[in-house]
Amino acid sequence: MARPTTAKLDQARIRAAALALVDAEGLDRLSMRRLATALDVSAASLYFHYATKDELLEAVAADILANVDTSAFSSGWEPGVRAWARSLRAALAAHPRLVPVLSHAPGRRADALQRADDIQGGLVAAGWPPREATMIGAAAKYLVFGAALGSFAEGFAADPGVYADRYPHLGQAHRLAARAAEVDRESFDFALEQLIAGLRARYAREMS
Amino acid sequence: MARPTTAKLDQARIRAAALALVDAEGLDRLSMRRLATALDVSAASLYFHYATKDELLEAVAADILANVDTSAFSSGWEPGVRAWARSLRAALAAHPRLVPVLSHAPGRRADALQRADDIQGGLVAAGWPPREATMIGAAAKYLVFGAALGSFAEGFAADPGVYADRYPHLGQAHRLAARAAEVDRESFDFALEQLIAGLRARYAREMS
DNA sequence: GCTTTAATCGAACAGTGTTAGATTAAATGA
DNA sequence: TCATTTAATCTAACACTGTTCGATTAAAGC
Repeated sequence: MARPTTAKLDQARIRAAALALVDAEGLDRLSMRRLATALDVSAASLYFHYATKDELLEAVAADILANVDTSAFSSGWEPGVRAWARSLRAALAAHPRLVPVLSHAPGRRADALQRADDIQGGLVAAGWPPREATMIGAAAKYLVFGAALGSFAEGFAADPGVYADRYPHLGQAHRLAARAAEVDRESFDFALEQLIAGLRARYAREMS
Repeated sequence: MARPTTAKLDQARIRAAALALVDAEGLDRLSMRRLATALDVSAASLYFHYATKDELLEAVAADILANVDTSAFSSGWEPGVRAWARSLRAALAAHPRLVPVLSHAPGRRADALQRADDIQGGLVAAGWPPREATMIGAAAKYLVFGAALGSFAEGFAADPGVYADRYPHLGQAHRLAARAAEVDRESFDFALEQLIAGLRARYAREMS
């Protein structure tokens, strides 16, 4: 083949195909050869556009996190935290099989730092001490990634018989499997609201 | 060699060596061949004791989660949640490089179900509705795994110059890298206490 | 038109999880 | 005690992985 008259590949096309493959078949089914086949190209060609598989995955991750929104901090720390956390969660939940990649040190890129700065700034401007502002940012992030990663509900079997005898308080647990996504979503919202409620009380007590 | 006069391997020895290798060099450096070398054995021999690498890792994970303690629910839901969450966090923080394995669907084993039943039972006994009890359990788990996984602080570079100009609110961020473990621990405790504070207020409002 | 650069390819390398089949020791049973 | 079965290891191989090398050919620049 050698060089084609019009380029068969570009970075955006590669990222899109990689994400589609991960979404459809899972992270462990993404190999450079399979990705190349999907793009009707040889595996080696991909290395002209991305130096390593890791670099490609980092770029895909950046795509997904690009739309995370921190603008609501202009309406106060509470709407800011809520909207940012939900926006981040939505980004992760849209591509659950990529979460392990997204959770791996997404801190050093320029836009990620910009968002961290927005968050820290929004909280400090509202009166939170810098140290606590950092902790609040971390806390919300923990919730989001924990919720996206663990998929709490899917750990339970769908067979009711498993629970009946031995685990009296898990009588309804078999329902969790079927509604995993919904349960995780509700639990995340619940957790975020309880966290914010705790922070609000602390704020009223010490920051006003 | 063929069959040795006294067995060179047993499951416990294999698990211990695998965990030591992961702790020392990281998850991606654990291969069956390297593990076999560390045990002075051929890779194929491991498959006599564990059917697959995944099964071995699951067993290692079970070891680590075996000591998680839910007994404090006998003193009430609040000490119960606090002690359980801290106990789980301690188990993960003791082997940070194994967290991706630990976070992957640790729900179907008998002891994990027993703990889930303890937690659900403890919360319901205290007066929480079953549905909210499930969400509380999920919420705490999210915090623990999020904190263990992301390592919020280590996402930041240690070089102060990175932040000075562009990110005015991150002036101290370079300190995070050096104190990553400490910051993550404090942020986790902070988050857990804020979550519990939110729950306590809700409990006082609706469950008493 | 010549040279350089861009973009692809096939073939190979070292490493991976895993399996098959041979080998030999221990345990079992007559 | 001896034959047979079972237990525990080995070497060799298979299909696959990420990645690199060198060849090949088209486009771009002078």
